[in-house]
Amino acid sequence: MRRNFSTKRQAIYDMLVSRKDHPSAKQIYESLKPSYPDLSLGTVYRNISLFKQEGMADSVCTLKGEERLDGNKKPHAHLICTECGSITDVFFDRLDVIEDKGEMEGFLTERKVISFYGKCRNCR
Amino acid sequence: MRRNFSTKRQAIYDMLVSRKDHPSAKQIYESLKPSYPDLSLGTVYRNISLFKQEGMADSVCTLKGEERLDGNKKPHAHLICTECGSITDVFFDRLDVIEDKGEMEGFLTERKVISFYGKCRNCR
DNA sequence: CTCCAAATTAATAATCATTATCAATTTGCC
DNA sequence: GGCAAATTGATAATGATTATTAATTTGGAG
Repeated sequence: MRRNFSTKRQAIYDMLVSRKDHPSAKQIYESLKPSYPDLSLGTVYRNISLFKQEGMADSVCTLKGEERLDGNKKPHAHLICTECGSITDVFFDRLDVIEDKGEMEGFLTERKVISFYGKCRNCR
Repeated sequence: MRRNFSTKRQAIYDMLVSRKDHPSAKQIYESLKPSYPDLSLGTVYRNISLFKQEGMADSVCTLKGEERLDGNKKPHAHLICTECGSITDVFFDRLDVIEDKGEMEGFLTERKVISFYGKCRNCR
């Protein structure tokens, strides 16, 4: 079986896609550490950087100094709790409502971001 | 004449409100340094932090490791160039289209963010 | 299966934005 | 002017991210 990704790279990517809480590099590192005891934090950063470059993952926001990531490429918005740092997906029917505006002023839109910052149910 | 803000604090705030390019702390510091030779970078950070806390300014995004700020409280979106870091305001007529979704799941929305990431006219 | 060059990684140090500290200065008010 | 509280400058500390480099892993060829 041919594998395009190294073991570690695949594990990091899977974590990015399967987790719904939009983890930071450190959170991914800590999740994988038990299964990959020799994993290095630098490897997590390096691969995240690669995924972003390749358009396989996006930055959601930076909370408390940590960049939070998203491996889900299906268009959606986020509810971001500034208290506890939880991030929840919101799927719109009409995300396209704001489509046009990006093309103004000769700007080439590559990614559209809609986020709601506030307090989640537990923190409000 | 009563002044609520110290001289430096006022200058930092004015910079945040008048500049349309959403500067980082360092950029504000460098802009003010000629007029205030004894200004300290720590003071800029300290006051930005205060303004955010008081809801007088918001974080737009983090580009190349630097948080970019906005002192304009009028609802608007941003065109963010990931190449050169330029940020342009976009004013919507119907920013309210996406209003409802934030209140889902018991979430209390305090701030709504719409951003378009891509390449500006010069960089595309 | 073995060998090899290229890709990837672990470990570590270096960077760099941001925050904390604290003594000195400034501020508003009497 | 004088004083207590707020603010600041200078500096050190923190902490996330990036760079470096030698060692390891990878996939393909023989």
